[in-house]
Amino acid sequence: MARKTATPQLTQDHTELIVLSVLSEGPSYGYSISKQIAARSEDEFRIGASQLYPLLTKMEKQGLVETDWEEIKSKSADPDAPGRKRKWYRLASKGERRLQQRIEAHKRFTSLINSFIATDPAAGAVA
Amino acid sequence: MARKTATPQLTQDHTELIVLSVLSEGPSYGYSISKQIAARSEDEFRIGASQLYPLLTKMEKQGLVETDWEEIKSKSADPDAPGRKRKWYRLASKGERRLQQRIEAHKRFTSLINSFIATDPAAGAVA
DNA sequence: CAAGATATATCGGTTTCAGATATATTGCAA
DNA sequence: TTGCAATATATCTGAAACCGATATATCTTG
Repeated sequence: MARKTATPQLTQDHTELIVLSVLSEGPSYGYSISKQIAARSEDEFRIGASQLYPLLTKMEKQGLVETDWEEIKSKSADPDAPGRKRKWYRLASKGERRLQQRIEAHKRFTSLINSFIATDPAAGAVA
Repeated sequence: MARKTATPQLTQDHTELIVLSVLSEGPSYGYSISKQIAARSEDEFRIGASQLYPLLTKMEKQGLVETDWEEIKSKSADPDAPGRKRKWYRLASKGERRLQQRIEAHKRFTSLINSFIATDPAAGAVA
């Protein structure tokens, strides 16, 4: 059960980039987004509920995403019971633009970091 | 006086990586390190004194760097005057190992982020 | 001789982080 | 059939990080 955080922590900017990327593939909802990120990163990126939900709310307020509530009907229980709710997020056009900005910023960021470590004789270039 | 933070902020981990990279090219001191980073990143990475000095102190305590004080002699003033002090930092072997770790972590980090944005149809790969 | 650059360092208000907590439903296995 | 894990959203809160401002002092240049 090794818990080494070898990979640097995610800043909110990076988290936003990843969330926008996930949503660019189609609408999703909070819990699924966090599971997708964990699964696709082999558990190296973990976005907890306390980071994800405030971020999604912020993104909604900024108009990057649009939302819909889904009422999940219970299969076995009373069909008139309230049931669980699921909040779907889909990328707004403003969010698509933001995603492109974040990708560009990430490219600059990476190439700048690379320019520093590239001068280190023992460092291989980051492919 | 545009102050757009186009590039994501630096986490302390990333700052440490950059500082270690600079020191891997040879000993330096705080003020010079911050100037080098700004110059080599075309001012996109700015490590202020309030981030750099505490980080250098921490790195020293962790044995990543070793230090020496230099007494800078004034050209014009009294040769017995105290003069300005300059604290030189040089990479310790522990720091070299840490640098390699940070580089590896950065590579993993970058390739993970790339794996997310690569699935975005509009995203070019980060070279 | 004043202003700006060099040089190190801390203070303190704001923001961010992430584990814990809260609440409720659903599915499954003992 | 009951209880636990998983699903699902959301906030609270103590700790850590961030970064502009401040402090102090020297050196250089016009």
